[in-house]
Amino acid sequence: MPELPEVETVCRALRSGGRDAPPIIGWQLKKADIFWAKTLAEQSPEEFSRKISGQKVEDVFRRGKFIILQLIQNFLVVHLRMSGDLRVEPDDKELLKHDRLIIWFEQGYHLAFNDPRKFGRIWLYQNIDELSARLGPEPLEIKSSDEFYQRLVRRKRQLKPLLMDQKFLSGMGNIYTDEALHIAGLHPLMNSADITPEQAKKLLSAIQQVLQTGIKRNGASIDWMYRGGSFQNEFRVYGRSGQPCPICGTLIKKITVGQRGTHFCSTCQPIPQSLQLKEMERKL
DNA sequence: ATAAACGCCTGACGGC
DNA sequence: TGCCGTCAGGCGTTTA
Repeated sequence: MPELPEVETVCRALRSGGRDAPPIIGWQLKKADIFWAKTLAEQSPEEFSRKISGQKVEDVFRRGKFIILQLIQNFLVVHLRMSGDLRVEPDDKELLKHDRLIIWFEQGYHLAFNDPRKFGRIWLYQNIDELSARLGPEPLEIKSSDEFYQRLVRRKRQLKPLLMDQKFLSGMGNIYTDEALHIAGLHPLMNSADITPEQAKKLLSAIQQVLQTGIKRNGASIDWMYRGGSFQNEFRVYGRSGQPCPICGTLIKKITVGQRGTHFCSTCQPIPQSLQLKEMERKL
């Protein structure tokens, strides 16, 4: 599920209960069973299980797309990548096909990390600042659009890959970036150095708007990756190529940008002057 | 400094 | 029905 609103939804369920499960705060970890060793980024299964056993969950929070379980001694950090999910279930419930790692609690429940594509990773951190240092700011915590403008202009990158760069901004993925660029009326290939202060302001507020709506809808559920969210019903461009733009009716286009499928409206998000020449060269 | 290509994986889908 | 290519919410590494 793996963008900020989906990760936030998982975190809230772990912290406060939800998705038919009780909160895990205060629970004591017994041991871990690992069925796909590469899920652990650094430890061996034995070392991991030994290091977590006997600890308690003090808090659960999110940083970018990372889920962080604060234990007594260290931080258990989870990244869902493309297909990961976390479930809290009573021990009498059977495990599922793609469960890669299970953490057993003394309370008669377990936390299951399910991940069909095996891209997800789990770490143990001593100091969570090490993780934070490698990430850009939280998009929902940026107050100054002028500062955001300055950071955009200082780079000379295509807008979409820049917004998805976790060192530039943490939490944006393919869906929410396409949606935000449509709301802001900006072309995904626009060079970040060419943005105006007005456009930067619009972009920041579009980013915050899609993320907030996404969180309110408990994220998006797509195809077979159903996880209970409903934001997919409000997509304006993502996955809608060939369908009319909800604003102007122009048919949504799909192109590839930075190896990712990119959906946009050529009327609401016109190609910048500076890119028109390159476009013509491509067609010749 | 930026950007493309590729690797990591399984499953769904469309075409034949 | 089966086989095959293509695509998918992410990101790290290597290469240009």
